[in-house]
Amino acid sequence: MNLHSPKATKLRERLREVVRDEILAAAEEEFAGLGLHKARMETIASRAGVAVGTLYNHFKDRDALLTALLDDRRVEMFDRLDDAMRAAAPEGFQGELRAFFSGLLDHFDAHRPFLSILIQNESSGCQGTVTAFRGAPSKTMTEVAERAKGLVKKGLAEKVLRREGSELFASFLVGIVRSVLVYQILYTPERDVSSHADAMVRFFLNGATR
Amino acid sequence: MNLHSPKATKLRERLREVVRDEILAAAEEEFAGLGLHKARMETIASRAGVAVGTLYNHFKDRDALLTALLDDRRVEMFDRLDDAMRAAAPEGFQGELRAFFSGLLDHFDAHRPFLSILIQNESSGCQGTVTAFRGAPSKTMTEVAERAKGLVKKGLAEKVLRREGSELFASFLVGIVRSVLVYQILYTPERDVSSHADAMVRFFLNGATR
Amino acid sequence: MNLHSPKATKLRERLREVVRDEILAAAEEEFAGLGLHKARMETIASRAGVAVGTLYNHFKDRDALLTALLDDRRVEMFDRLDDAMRAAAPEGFQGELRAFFSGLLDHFDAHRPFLSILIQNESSGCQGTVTAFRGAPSKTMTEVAERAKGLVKKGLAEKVLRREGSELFASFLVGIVRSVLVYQILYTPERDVSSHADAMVRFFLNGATR
Amino acid sequence: MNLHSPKATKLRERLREVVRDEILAAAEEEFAGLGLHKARMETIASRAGVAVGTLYNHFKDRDALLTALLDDRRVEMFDRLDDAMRAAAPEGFQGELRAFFSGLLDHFDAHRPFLSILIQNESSGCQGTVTAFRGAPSKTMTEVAERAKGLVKKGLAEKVLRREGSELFASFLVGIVRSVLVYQILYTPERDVSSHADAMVRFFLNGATR
DNA sequence: GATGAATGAGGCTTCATTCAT
DNA sequence: AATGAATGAAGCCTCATTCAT
Repeated sequence: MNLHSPKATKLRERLREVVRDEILAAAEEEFAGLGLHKARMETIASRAGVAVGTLYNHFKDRDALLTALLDDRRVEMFDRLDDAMRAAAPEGFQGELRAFFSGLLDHFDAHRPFLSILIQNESSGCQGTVTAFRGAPSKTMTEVAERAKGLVKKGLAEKVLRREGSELFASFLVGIVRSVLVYQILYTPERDVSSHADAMVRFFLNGATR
Repeated sequence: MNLHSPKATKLRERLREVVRDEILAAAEEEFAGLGLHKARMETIASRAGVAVGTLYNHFKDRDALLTALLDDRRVEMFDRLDDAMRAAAPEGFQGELRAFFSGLLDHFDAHRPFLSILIQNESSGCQGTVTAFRGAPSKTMTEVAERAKGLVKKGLAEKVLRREGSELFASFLVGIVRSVLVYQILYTPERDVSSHADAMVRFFLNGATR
Repeated sequence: MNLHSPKATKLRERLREVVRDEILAAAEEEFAGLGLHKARMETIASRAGVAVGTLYNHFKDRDALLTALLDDRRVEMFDRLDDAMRAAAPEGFQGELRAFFSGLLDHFDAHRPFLSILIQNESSGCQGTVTAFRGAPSKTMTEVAERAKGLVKKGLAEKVLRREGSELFASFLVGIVRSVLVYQILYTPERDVSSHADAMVRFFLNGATR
Repeated sequence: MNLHSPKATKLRERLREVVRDEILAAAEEEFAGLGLHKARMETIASRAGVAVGTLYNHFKDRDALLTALLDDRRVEMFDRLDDAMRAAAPEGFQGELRAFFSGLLDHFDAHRPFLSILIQNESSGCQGTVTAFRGAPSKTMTEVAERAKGLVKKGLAEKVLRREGSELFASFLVGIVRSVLVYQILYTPERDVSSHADAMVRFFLNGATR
């Protein structure tokens, strides 16, 4: 077989992709299980069934691997979340708000390892050279915050939300989601997270109206 | 001079305490500045103006130092917070709620390094053997959650809060505080944090009433 | 070249073995030269011509390295000693006794560094958690004692040795060997140790007969 | 009271002596219990009920403390041993030999911690800068060897011992004692050690006669 | 003399990264 | 491209010794 044919090239690319995904999955387990700091490259490699060197054939360094993992998962998450919110848009603000809450809760409940990594990474800037708290928040949190801001803007435009004190509403949205996620994980590991969405909608709407 | 006299012993204890406090202060800067992981014992020592060995005369190891720091600051914080809430108790639930919000905001605004450490440590289980996300939340967060639960209980007893969906109210309280703290730190580093307290009270009360 | 082929794997194993042996040899020099305590990992590494980290790729820690060294040399020694004693068995008790003495003397004379380590380790329990004198004697000494017991048993069975006081004979055998070894090393570093074997046989046989 | 009077001076000297003895006793326990290397100055101090600094008021450094301990115990031991041998001298070589064996066995059985230290120190040169095996044997062992040589000389003079092979006899004496001591300690911790003396005398005499 | 906190050189171990095969 | 042994900088911790009180 000609290893330089377009077909063979594609095959190779696909194989490369398979290895990459395997590594990312292994890294997800490891980072979530041991923490951002204690996670070891060698363990990730053996979880993925490859040699350490292979990790470096796919990712520049430890940091690039973590970043790629977070990016990969983040893109997937927002693709779904945005779809859900778009689908709920016709129902108006309240529908979109509910889609926001239940979208996040569902996703994180289904991807706890990712959530675990995210929370560690949230504002610790543990990526690469640690920059402590001042460090930029993770892209995922930033994007969540953006959606929250968008929602609030829409709520204000629709006059569902009051103007006074509204500069904190986006923060409240994020805080509410985060707290329920943590509550859920710590105290009711079994329950379906999305069941809380209605309570959250009610609380936020009451809080931010009138 | 006789160093066996009770007086001399007390003097020694006081000197010891001074060094200990100096170390804790240095550790606070270092952990907050470089992050839980990158913080180095040697740097802490030199920040404190002592030799490395001295750190180990006061704390068993790196981990014990971090734990002592967190414990120390936490105790101080809750002493003040509880005083403030107790003082506000006569004003009823709303007063106590306001004391809760502004107490936390004030303290954390005044002790950003501590907050920084706390947030990194919140659920990363970096204390001792890392236990990742499943790891118990930090004592500080646990105690905050306890106050929140107490408040909700009181609010329910006073019939200021509604019963339906109230199992999430404590989480909401925590989430609201946290989100404002983060908001504050990221976007308005100058402003006096407590100025937000009233907005938070209003939001929560509206959200959790009726 | 394909390093996954069985051939390449074997090659790797062989290379690994070479490095391991080099490290053990370096450790032997170092432990013998500086003593069990003063021996430094870094020096062992540089004697072996590898980096420190490499020591830890082959042995869990300093202690495991020392243990592996002792085990390795011990196995080699007893393989030879047992061969020699087996070969001498047809000559009866006296022949085997002579093989025992000269086997030990020869080996230790040829491997003074090992002997040096052994004597330091004999009952200092320096292996792992130090257990001081009560600590088990080293495996090597235990195995020497076993051979001694076997010999005495055989001598009794052949009625070459008397029964009275025979419970100490095995100890005497060990003591005699040890004392000659020390004597040899301290006072006649040049002389061929095995030349003493006949004197030892005569002394022991006279002592333990009639 | 005049603190400079001869009386007061003597009192002070006596007090000093008491502290010194206490320290030596503590050091004996510690060195025997943890081993020559793991023994710590601070533990010795607290065992002795004094502060670390006090150790250094009495002994130049760790090494001087160990040396003083060994010297102290050694002098005591040889005083007794020499008395016993002198007392047995009239009984001729055999009597003196028995006194040698039982003197050593008795003393070491009564002072196992000292024995423990001695055996570790025997030829490891662990004192001060370690000199490994080539290191001089401990003074105690040297003195034991001297008595052994003296005995052999006397036995030869009395024609109780044969000349042939006699250059090893002194070593044998030492080896026999050592092995019985070890045997005793490892296997029969209860039994009175001196009970073996007769068996040793018989063995040695048979071995070294004719 | 006694005290015990401070000192800091020294040694072990870890683990991200490299590179020859 | 995969492999995995080698590398070595970096950091934690120990403990004999000092010295101000």
